[in-house]
Amino acid sequence: MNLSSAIREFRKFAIAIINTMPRTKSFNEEDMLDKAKDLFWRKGFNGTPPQDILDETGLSRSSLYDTYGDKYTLFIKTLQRYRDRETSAVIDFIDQAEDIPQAFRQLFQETYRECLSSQGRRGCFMINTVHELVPHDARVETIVQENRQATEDALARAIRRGQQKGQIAKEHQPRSLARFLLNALWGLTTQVKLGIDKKIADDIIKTTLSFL
Amino acid sequence: MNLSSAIREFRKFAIAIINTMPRTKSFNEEDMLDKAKDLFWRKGFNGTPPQDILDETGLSRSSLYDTYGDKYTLFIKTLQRYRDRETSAVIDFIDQAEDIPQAFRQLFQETYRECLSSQGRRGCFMINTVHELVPHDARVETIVQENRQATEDALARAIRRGQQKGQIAKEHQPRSLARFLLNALWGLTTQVKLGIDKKIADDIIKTTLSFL
DNA sequence: TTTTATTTGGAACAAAAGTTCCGTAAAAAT
DNA sequence: ATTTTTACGGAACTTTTGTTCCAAATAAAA
Repeated sequence: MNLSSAIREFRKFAIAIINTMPRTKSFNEEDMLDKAKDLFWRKGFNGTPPQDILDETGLSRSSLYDTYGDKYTLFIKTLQRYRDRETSAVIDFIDQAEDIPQAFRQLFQETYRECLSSQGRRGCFMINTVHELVPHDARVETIVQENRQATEDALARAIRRGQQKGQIAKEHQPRSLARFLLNALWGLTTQVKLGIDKKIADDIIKTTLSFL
Repeated sequence: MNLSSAIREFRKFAIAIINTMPRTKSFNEEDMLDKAKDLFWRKGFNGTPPQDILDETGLSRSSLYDTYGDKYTLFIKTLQRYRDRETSAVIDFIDQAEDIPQAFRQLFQETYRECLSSQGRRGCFMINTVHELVPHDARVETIVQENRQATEDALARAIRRGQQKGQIAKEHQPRSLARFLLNALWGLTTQVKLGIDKKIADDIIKTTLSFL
């Protein structure tokens, strides 16, 4: 057998494996994941029965279970997707900031907006999830802790840069200020979810950032 | 009918109504309410099926439903009990404080301990409840908002006193500082529930209070 | 157009959750 | 001891939740 016939053989083989001719999914897997994520975000894990997910996505039962596994597996996937999209974007934003105090202001304001979206007062998905499932779910706990740590680290890096540029007082350690800011940010998400006035939120943001 | 016979008649009548002779409850209503409260606190409303409440309290189904109504009604009662006991005590503590910065330090440390009790990392009942049930439950929302407002008010009163005594800088409005502190406190409860180290919690408390 | 792997709609099912109901038990005044 | 009224134990029931299964539909390569 020469080289070219070997190649032909391989092609045939590869096509047989890869290029089957099944019915294709009539929906976009990631789009539906996003819809499920929004549901869980708004109503929590226990607050979202499968039927709601079917209604929201328009999927059939079999498509849902075949594609994503059981409800818990789906939930974990939506959490991971949140991290891969939203959290990553926030961290990139922080890491690319030049004017650090200004970036923090934007960060708080953007957080406010996200928690009070067109989807209704939904808070932060990660923080909602902590309150509903931690400490009884180790898998969820790990995901949120990683998320928290990554955010704290990004904040600390930004503060260090800000201090070097003279934008932020050097009185406190970057790590301490990062934890302080993260704490305030998490408090804010809860208060927004509870429905405080924008004025009060702005007051909190202003006071918090005045200490930098 | 003369007066004394009228009185006799009335006595008979009153006894017939008031002084019945039923079997008495074999449990203390408030004790069981506290047990239910601890369950809901640890596992949330949706995370606590009636069976768990029966197991925890030792009540029979009929006693549970006869005494407290359905699960939702019971939940609301536990929330109200939390407010009437825990929140009230906190507000009294704040109102009686002389050394305001010291009292705030104690407040934060006590909050840390409460969130990380012998019951496990349970966070704050009110804040857990916000995340699980708000904004889909108006009744719960009202209770937590009142709770939040009462706490903010107490903090503002304490800050005003502290400023008058020269214990706290007058740079910020009492109201703004109160909101700032409440926000930090709420952030802390979430982080404790997630399981941050005591060192980190102490760092957050220290940094937060350093700005007063 | 046949073939083939896969998707899809929806019936069906098992378990859990939430509640009601009823016969019996018990407290206490008479 | 009797009476009266409520508490109690637990069976039983309904609804919701979470999941599985299967026949019919379908995309696309050959």
